[in-house]
Amino acid sequence: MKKQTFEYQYPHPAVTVDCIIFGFDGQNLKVMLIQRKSEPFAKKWALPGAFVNEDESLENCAERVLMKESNISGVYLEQLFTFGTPSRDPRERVISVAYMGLVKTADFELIAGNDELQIEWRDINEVQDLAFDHQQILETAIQRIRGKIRYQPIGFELMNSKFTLPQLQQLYEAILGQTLDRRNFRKKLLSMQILKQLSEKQQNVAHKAAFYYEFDRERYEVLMKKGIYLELV
Amino acid sequence: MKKQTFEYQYPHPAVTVDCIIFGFDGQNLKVMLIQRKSEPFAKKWALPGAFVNEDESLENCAERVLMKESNISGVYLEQLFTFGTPSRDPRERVISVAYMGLVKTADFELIAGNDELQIEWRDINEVQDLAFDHQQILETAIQRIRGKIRYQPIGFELMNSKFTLPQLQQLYEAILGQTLDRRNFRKKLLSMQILKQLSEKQQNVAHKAAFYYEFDRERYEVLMKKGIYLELV
DNA sequence: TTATCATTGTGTAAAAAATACGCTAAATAA
DNA sequence: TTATTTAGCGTATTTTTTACACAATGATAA
Repeated sequence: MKKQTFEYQYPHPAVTVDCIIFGFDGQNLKVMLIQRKSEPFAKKWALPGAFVNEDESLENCAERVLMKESNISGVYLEQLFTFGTPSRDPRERVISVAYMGLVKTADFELIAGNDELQIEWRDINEVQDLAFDHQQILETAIQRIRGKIRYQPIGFELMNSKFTLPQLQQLYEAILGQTLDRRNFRKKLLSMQILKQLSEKQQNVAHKAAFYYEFDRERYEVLMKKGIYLELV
Repeated sequence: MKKQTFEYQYPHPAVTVDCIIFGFDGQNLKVMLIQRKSEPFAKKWALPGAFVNEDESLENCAERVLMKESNISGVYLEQLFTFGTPSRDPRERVISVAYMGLVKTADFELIAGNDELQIEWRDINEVQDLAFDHQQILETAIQRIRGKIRYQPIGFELMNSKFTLPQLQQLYEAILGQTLDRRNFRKKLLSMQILKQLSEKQQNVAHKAAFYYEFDRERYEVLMKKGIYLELV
């Protein structure tokens, strides 16, 4: 089989997209990790990623990475940062554009890809010793999500479409790593007017049942168009 | 002369660093633009940039771009965003990592590089019709600096080391595109405790002379270490 | 020499937002 | 029936933001 090669007049780096996919299981904030099958860093845990195809946008590449690991599609994705230290990959010069995604763990089944031994959700506080500079990429992502959740309604991407206020608060506390006052959290979020209360309540809980809410995306769009700056927490 | 080429097993995109260098002249916020000599987009205005060298970090590449345009070095630089739409460059697939820089226009003399017809500072409100997707990159940078100046002391990078409070306010108004209340601006900034008042005053102004101030970087570092969150405006 | 003009610098009252915290209600388990 | 647990509401206090008026200064014009 003939090996095709690609020639350029100047050196070109390889470019990958690595994905930091955060998931929430109702209790803790998780991140999707894969265990590498091949060298370099065989058997080490790493962020899922892929080389960028020639005719594929960076965002499309991130979506392709997600499709590879699960049937995940149509999720919230944003570009995080580009990591380009010359020595970050021992094989050749590889520049990595990192994307951050937010999903509900319950919605998806993880399936290890061809080049992966395992795939799993890991608590963000229990991650260590990742391949390449992925530990640093993860730190950057955690900082970003902590900063962002305060003033953009990205938290809802991590919840089921119906959720109670205490559940939402649990998410905020897991991400921020601090406790919040229950009454003030409720007051502030409701004052934003971006939540719709449903008539439905929790069932089979050994205490007073909480009402379910939905994120009111339309209302949010209206506020954004008016240039209203939200501060959620 | 033999033409050296570089071969890879898979297609590799070219990677550039483009720089959005903001400068302040005491009145308005400016951006550094070059006029292209060669195709594509010959004679069009564009952001200064360069292809990333094989053993050069992205940040180093941004510094090299600046050295090419002036004797500018040691300035504030931060990564902005990576633009990777497959068709953004008509020659080949080019992924551009954009860096944003902040400088004092008065400190530097701009010198057009070999491949440039002209170089100049242009008022950010008067920029149009840039080459490639540089108009979009510029918009992204303006959004970023507007968001950032409110809670990080990056404005001082654009001022002389000694400045008056009204001068600083002029900068904030130029960046934010809105007027601010003089008395509240002063009150808030002084309450941060990151400015040192000097005994020196303005000279030869046809009105009451304002005191000069300096940014107190040490004090700022102390606040940051304590995890104190500043909101400057 | 004095008045004028432009702009700096200070204070305070009112409104709005953030914070702290006590009490009642509801649902299951014992 | 009672105990336990968590949801939900209200209110008082503190802090921050906003709006606004007047005195001070220094070059310049009269």
